Amino acid sequence: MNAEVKNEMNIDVKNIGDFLKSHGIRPSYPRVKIYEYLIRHKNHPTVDMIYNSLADVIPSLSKTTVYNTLNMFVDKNVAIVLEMNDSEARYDADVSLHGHFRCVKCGSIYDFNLDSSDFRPRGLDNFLVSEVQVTCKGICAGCRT
Amino acid sequence: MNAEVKNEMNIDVKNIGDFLKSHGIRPSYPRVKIYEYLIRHKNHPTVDMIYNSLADVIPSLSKTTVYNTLNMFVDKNVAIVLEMNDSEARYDADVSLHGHFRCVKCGSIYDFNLDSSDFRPRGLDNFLVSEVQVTCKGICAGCRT
DNA sequence: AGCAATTTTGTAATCATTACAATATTATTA
DNA sequence: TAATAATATTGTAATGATTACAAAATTGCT
Repeated sequence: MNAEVKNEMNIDVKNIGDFLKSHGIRPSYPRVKIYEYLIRHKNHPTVDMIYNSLADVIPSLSKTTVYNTLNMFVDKNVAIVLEMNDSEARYDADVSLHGHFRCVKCGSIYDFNLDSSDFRPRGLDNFLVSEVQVTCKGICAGCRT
Repeated sequence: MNAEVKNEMNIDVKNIGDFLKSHGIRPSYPRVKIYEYLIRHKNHPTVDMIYNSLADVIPSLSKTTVYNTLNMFVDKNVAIVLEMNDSEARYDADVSLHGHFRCVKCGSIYDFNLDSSDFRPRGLDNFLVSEVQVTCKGICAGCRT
C-alpha cells in the first residue's frame, strides 16, 4: 500500500485505467482525465467546470465528450448526478451513501455523512432500490455569521 | 368538521383562498385552481400536466402563469419542487418530510414515509437546514414481476 | 366610477443538454 | 506492418424547459 499515490477513496490515480476497465469502460485519455478530475475535485463539478479545467491539458477536448463521458460514468455506476435542482447538473465520483447540502446564499455544496442504519424508507417493500440520495437546503455556518 | 369537504391533508378545499392568504398569496382564480390541482393530484405533476388539465376550466390560462404561480408557491413554502433529475420539474403541495421513489422502468413516482427521527445529518452543526429531501431510484414492485 | 397596483398573457430569448454526421483514433486481423 | 473494422471524439445544429419582458387584463382602494 503506497499512501502517496492513493486518494481518499483509496483509488490509485495511476491505475484509473484499470479501475475504469473493471467497470466496462475503455480508458481513453479523455475518460481517464475526466475521472481523475472527479476524484481530485470533490466540489461536485458541473460539465463546464470540468471542460474549462481540462481544455488546457486536452486542447482538442469537446464539451460533447464531457457530456458523453459523464453519462457513461453514471450508466456504469462509477459516478452519480446529484439529485439537486440546479441549473447545471453536478457530478460526484463518490457513489457511496452520503448526503448533500446546498447553501442558498453562497451556493456551496457540502457533503455530510449518513449512516445507512439511520435511514429506512417505509413502505417500499418489494421495491428494488438502487440509489438513495439525501439533499438538504439552507444556510451554511459560514453564511450565518 | 365536515369530512366531505376535507382532503387528506385536512385542508378545506372551499377555503383554499384563506389558506393561500395566510401564506401571503393573493388568491386569484388561477392560483386557487392550481393549488387545488396540487392537493387533489398527488402524482407530483409537471407544469404541462397542470396546464393541460386546467386549460379547460380556465380557457385563457397561459403556461407562463403556471410557471409564475408554482415559483411563488415554492417561494412562499406552500409547495416544493422535487429534487429529482427529471427533464421537467415536478411539484408537490405536501411540504412535510417524506421521501420520493422514482421507478426507472415505468417512470412512476411513489411517496414513502420517513420518520424524522430516522434521519440525522451528521456534521452540519451550525447549519440552518430548511429543507430535506430523500430521493430514491430503482424498480417498483409492479415492474419487477 | 376612476386610478393605481397587481396579475395574467403571449412572444421572444436563454441556455443546458442531446442528436447527428463527419473525422479521428484504437483494436483486430491477415 | 498494413488493411480494415469498430469505437471514440468533435463541432454544429436542434431540442425543449424555463425565464424575460412588455402589453393587456384584472383587482383593490378611495
